[in-house]
Amino acid sequence: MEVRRMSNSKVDLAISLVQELIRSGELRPGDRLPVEAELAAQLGLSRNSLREAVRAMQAMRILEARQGDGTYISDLDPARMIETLRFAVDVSGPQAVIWFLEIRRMIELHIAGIAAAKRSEAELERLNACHRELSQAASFDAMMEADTRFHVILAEIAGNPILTSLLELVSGPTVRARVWRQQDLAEVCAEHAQVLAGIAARDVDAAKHAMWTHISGVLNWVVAHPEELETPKSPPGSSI
Amino acid sequence: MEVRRMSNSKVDLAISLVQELIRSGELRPGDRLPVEAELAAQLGLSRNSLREAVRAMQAMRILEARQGDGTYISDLDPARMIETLRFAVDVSGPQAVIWFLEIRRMIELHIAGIAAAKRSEAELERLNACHRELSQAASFDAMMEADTRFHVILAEIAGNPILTSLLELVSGPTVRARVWRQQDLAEVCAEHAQVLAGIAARDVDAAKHAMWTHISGVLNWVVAHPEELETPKSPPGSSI
DNA sequence: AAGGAAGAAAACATCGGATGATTGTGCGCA
DNA sequence: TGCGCACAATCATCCGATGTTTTCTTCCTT
Repeated sequence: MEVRRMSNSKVDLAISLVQELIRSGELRPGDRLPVEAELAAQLGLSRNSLREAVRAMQAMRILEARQGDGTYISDLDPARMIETLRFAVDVSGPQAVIWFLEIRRMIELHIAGIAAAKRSEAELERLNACHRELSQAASFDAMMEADTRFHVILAEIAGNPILTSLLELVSGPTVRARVWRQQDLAEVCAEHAQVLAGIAARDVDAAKHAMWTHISGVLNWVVAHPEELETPKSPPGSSI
Repeated sequence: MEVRRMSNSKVDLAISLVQELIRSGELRPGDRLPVEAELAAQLGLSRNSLREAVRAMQAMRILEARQGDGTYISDLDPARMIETLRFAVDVSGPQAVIWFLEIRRMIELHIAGIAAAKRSEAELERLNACHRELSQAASFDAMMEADTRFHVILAEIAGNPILTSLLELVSGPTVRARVWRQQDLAEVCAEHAQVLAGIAARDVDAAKHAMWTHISGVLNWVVAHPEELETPKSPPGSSI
């Protein structure tokens, strides 16, 4: 499919102008923009076209529009902006899922290593408490929730919110694969225990190795079963 | 700043409906949507509101609208969709820059390790050729270009296009920091040579260690000089 | 004096209708 | 067969209006 060059439309120009004002520091997080009619006049386009520009920037989490109040610059938090990629991940095909899983594995090894090197006693206790909840999970859903929480705690210990957000993003396909794979509780617990042991012992290599094993299980399963990820949901009522 | 819940507007609903049709597989990359007036009627909103929805999805690289032709589902390539985060990275403050650099370092170590483990002779030769160009760079710009290309080649050897895209994304702040830092050619060459040696010798640890050194230089500089990244550009003509 | 309710004002959300600009297709001619 | 032109299709933009939601102001009650 040939990619066409984006036109120099008035709406795109308005988007660029607002973005440039943010880049230059003239507009800052939390600032309120002029009302639509005025902003449109200042940027040189109609109010409807301005609304298209604003809507695009809302989609990118740059602006927030509140009816009855006004339009504001968002907090421009990269971790939140990453969430806009959720759809991209959700619709990725089997090969992309594998790529996302590889990225996930890279991140998980990294944070396991950091946790092993730098964790506090309180942080270790949080992991242990989570591990206890995992071992007592009474359903697949509860197991998946405790599993996810374990990984989120690890990411928080690493202390990079953008990385935490990125991990959550790339974990989407993992959750889908695991629903299909139906790994049992005893196996998940054993894998987490190995990661925990490495972290408790401040053994970076052991923690990383255990995490590699934990994530590679589902990655290898996906590589072997790509068609399982192709199952479409039933279409909604309004078809085109 | 308090985050307000996104309203259930007609435009947001239309966005969700189209996304759901894509998720379900009823709409696929390259498919052409009905003309605006018809699509608006089918989704139950006015044409202007539909255009807002389409514009938002264009911003997210989900749709492509061509005047005189029609509106199409894009190729939904995650690597391309990641580019929409460019703005988020560009406007990130000093702390976020540090987080992005940490992520960059994580990725660079990962790909250096993969390159050392799996490179072909042809791929090693590509890296060597790039290194020769770096050593002969006649300006700072030429040096930065060759440096960037070295990293891109590494990412390509790793064979994960999404990771390549992600690396390019998080490399933005690095380029800004390096323009300020003004590292000299001899030093960059020496650091690349160490990475290359590890890769040539298929020594994963050596390659990773050398890459850690290479990236940590700029990361540590940024940590020590956060104010250098706060310099705003001069504002454009149209101020608000 | 403080809190709640009601109404007005502010501002976005949506609609309908029209014209302008661009792209693709089909036809005619060299 | 290739190129140019005209036309149709469709997005891009604008204008004007009404609807809906949020915030602010005023008044009343405790």
